[in-house]
Amino acid sequence: MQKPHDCKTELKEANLKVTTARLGVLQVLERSAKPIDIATVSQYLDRKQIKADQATIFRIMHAFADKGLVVPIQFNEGKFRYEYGPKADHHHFICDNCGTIEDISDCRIEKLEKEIRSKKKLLIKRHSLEFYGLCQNCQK
Amino acid sequence: MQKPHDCKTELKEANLKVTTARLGVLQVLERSAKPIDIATVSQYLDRKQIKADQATIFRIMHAFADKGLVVPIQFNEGKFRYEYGPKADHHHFICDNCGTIEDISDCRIEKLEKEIRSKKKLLIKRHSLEFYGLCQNCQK
DNA sequence: ATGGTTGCAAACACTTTGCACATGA
DNA sequence: TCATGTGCAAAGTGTTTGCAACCAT
Repeated sequence: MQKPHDCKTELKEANLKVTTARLGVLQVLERSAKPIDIATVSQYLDRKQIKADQATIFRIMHAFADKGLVVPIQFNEGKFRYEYGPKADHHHFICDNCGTIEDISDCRIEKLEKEIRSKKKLLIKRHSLEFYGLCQNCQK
Repeated sequence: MQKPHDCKTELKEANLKVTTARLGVLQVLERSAKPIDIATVSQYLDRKQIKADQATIFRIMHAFADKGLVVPIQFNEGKFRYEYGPKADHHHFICDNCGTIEDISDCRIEKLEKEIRSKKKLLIKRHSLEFYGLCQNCQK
């Protein structure tokens, strides 16, 4: 019997106390199609009638990052975004014009990583690959 | 007769007025092995007895970026670094422990780019690939 | 001469922390 | 109960801008 996805359980399994703020942030993260910044998480929580200070969201994000629930990422915007962690390895395309973020899956960088690992003596734990350009809409 | 590298000429060719601050920043950029942030550029200029406010360096970086002389980049540090532009396409390895930045050349992502370009209808202008992990020294 | 460049100070945006109070286990 | 989480306010850090003085052309 497959247990349905449950934020509460997810928090418990990460050894994090279950609080309204944490549940809210986790839900927002899971439902956000793209990496999301703290201010935007805050807006979403407001709409859900969940009140949580940005400092709290900030601390929650760090707690989540420590547990591997989220991954922080920057798209040269001068701020951090956070992406729900347990997603498959993938990358992003960011439109120079409208800022749209689109997922790029199908990554074959492992090969490149292996080569680097053996040639140079670097222990690669993860990588980050971003493509920039114009999305379909902004090419018109 | 090959003309030796000349910052003054480089600025002129980019349609930028030649000033002490710009010459200094350009030299620092060219000599820096790795992408460098504004505060660090400022320190280097101090040592060279060249005085330049950080606001000035900031404006110079933006002018340079407009002309393609530098490329801004973020390594999840919460600040921008700038890399001297006319380098060959390459990527970086950042040590999780000591922050060392090492160049990774030999990139074969063009293939991946082409596929994305045709499958999805995205116009890719550039990409950014960073590897994170432990450098040789920090694996000990 | 004069338009672009710079220094200084202030405004901003986002991140981070201290501390008292609130809350989940 | 009590260690942990949170709100609020303030401090930090890095980025950005306004304006008057300055300087390369």
